[in-house]
Amino acid sequence: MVPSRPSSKLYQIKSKKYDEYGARVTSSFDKSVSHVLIDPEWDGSRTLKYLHISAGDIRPEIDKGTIHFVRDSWPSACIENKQLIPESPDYTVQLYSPAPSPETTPEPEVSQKLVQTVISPEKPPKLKKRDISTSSNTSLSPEPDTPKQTAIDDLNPVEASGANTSIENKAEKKAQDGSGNDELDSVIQEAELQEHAARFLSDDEIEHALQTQRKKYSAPYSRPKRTSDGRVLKGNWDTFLCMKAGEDNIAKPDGPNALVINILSLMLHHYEAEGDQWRTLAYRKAIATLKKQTVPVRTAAQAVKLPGIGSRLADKIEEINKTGDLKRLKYTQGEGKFEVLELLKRIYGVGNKTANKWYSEGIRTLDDVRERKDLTANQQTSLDHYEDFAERIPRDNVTKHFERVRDAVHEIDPEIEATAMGSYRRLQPDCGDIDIILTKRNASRHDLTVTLAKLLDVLFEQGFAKYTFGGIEANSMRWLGASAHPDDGNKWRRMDILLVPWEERGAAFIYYTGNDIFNRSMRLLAQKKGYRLNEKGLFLAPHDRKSAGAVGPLVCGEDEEKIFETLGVPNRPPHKRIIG
DNA sequence: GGGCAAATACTG
DNA sequence: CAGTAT
DNA sequence: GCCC
Repeated sequence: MVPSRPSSKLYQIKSKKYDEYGARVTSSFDKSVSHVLIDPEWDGSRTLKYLHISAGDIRPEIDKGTIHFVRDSWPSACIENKQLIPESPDYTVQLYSPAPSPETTPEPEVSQKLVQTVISPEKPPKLKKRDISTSSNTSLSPEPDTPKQTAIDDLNPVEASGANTSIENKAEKKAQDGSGNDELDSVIQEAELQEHAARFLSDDEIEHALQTQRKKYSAPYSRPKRTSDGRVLKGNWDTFLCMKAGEDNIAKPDGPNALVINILSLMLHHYEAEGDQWRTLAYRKAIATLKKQTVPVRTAAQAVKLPGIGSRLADKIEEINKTGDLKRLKYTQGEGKFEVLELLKRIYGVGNKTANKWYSEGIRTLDDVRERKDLTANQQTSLDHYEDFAERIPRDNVTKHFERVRDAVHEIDPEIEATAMGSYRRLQPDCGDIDIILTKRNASRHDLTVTLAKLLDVLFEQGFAKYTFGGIEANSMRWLGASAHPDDGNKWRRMDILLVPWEERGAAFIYYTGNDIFNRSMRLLAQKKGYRLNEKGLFLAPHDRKSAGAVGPLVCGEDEEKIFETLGVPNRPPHKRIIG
């Protein structure tokens, strides 16, 4: 790829995509190269300069058909059209054009537009996009569809280009790892898309989805074994340099559908702010699909074929493409409203309803909120320490808080087992809050609550515990509060202390270790296998679906590892449970 | 039309 | 009960 | 919102 920026997100995504179809992306310009994929901004002469070659040197190879200089939109177009697209002005980059007109290069968008007409569109075998993109329910089907692979076989650039070494057919199919990971991965995809917390899918999420998808469905070819480092070059290409530039780079964010994605994202924000959970989910899925497209999705007819895009969204997509805007958005979206709502919702006790209510009453800033007389105690306290609570907590400081709690509780009862959960257990470098589980063998719930009450007396006495948002009163099984530690600058931190019966310890550990998306995928997997997983344990699913709260007999709850085992999932250490 | 995970606890 | 939080 |  020219320019070669292996560190860039775009580069990595593309590489993987090409790899999926049996091509290999290399960073060295050597004999094995069959295609040079050139950035739309670059022209032939700049490319040659970049490669340290002159047109004359390369021309014989081009004429022989052993090397092709094409736009980097070409592979995408081939994939999209499910066939090799022949050389055409739309994709072939002229290296030795008679009149070296340096700067002007064809618009990639335009060329992509032409693809479908350029190519003899013999209706490709009925392939559903769904099969190759992350999708919801279909990804759960035990038997991955295979037609896509056969069709793609025809695409293998090897045959077409006559290039020899760059792409090697590999007969051996990637062996199923049989570990059960596949299954989890596939439900992870589903779970990812349902994550509320993220506003919209990050590149990483997309990438992860692509990866897992590949693991599941692809692999007719394997990457040719290559010594990624110093492979000996021979022949006349020897003298050419390695292309290992790769500094900063500004990848275009969302590919050819950026406009649509941006506008739909606004809709997503809108519905999210309204608390419309399911519409939010639908928009998120649709946007994820669009982000993966390598060519513009222009009409409703095209769009509706894509997974997660139904007739309503398809119409919106077409409207956006035609008008550059979406009417619906006009009167749903107040300018900057989203940001204000986000600001307000970071106050403990303020959710969608309250934030929207306040907004409608003219609240725009924290100072506006501070003037209100109707704040609840929790809201007031949260507001008073807004800055502290908004800050991430460095891992080492979490340790300080945790040790203070652990030591105090051991003064009360040395047999209590204390564990810091959440992102801390996932070994993250910083955490949003501090989650601690207290448990003890053979202790009753009551025993635990008594201990917690004593513990909090001590911690408040120490001045370490600062405030109680909830819990504690009576005999709650948890405390939601705030703590401050001198070694942490006495900043107020959100802390949750959870009491867990020993028998539920394993399930609770999974639940409170997270992350959210991992948990969802686990629950989804459990359901798929006829179980129900919650923070109390792994249960057999009730026979009569429906009837809320009904679960079958407990399978296991005490042993985290056994739960994984029962579900056929290799026990991932906590830090491997970070998804999305 | 129901499911999209699901349960529980606290505040006001 | 509605809303919020975990 | 989409999917079944």
